[in-house]
Amino acid sequence: MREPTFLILTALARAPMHGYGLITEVAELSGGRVELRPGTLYGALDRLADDGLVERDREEIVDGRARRYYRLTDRGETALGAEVERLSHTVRAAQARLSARATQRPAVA
Amino acid sequence: MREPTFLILTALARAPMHGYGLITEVAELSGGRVELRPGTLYGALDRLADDGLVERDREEIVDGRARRYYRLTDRGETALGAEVERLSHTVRAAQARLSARATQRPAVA
DNA sequence: CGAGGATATCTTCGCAACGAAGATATGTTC
DNA sequence: GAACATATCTTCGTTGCGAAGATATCCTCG
Repeated sequence: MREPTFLILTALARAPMHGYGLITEVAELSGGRVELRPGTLYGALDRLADDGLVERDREEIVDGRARRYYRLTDRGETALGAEVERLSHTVRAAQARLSARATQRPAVA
Repeated sequence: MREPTFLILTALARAPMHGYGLITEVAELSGGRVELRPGTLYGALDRLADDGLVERDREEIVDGRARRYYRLTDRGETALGAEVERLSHTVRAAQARLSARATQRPAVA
């Protein structure tokens, strides 16, 4: 699972959202570092739906424009949880290596 | 940057290593979750070398077999640090969402 | 001694996710 | 009426990875 997909699931963990809403939400979530393109977004949503991690929710018409909402499934929640677990282990390992390295080879001696 | 690449940089943060050593080291680092294949490993090393994040270190002959060591460059250390920073933000955001969701929709009511 | 497994390198090829780009359409703002 | 924000979706190229295998040496076990 790559970062855009991970962030889409994370965004949907709070509440069902529609595509365009996900673009802005993911941008916020990531501190502006990830700006989803439509190709990435809709490709990921289709894939996640195929995998049963998200589902089509309701559809709304707001100001004459359709909004298609997606929601996280239970399987999606489980998958996201597993990915978080995995990532936090990896991050901790890397942090430990980097601080050990800083001790061994201090930038400022 | 994807997980195999991230783990290769993390492994090299401790000390220079050769390819085969990286395979076992990354497996350990990841708790056995990531088993590098040669195609992944040498492809990543070539790419990282092109990007200046790792460098060829010394070469040793041990028991008649060549060992080509790679080391993390300063740029590589910086890149790894940035990636760790980025990931830890993302992970924290996801953890917050997941626990909020658990409060809203407890699995055990 | 021969087979198999561990150590060690590297290449080829296909796939999946992403990113760039753009098509389409409505509403709002200047 | 031009430009921008909202909202959908498609096409196509790139990239990193994974599967598979080629090559070679050393060690262990029967």
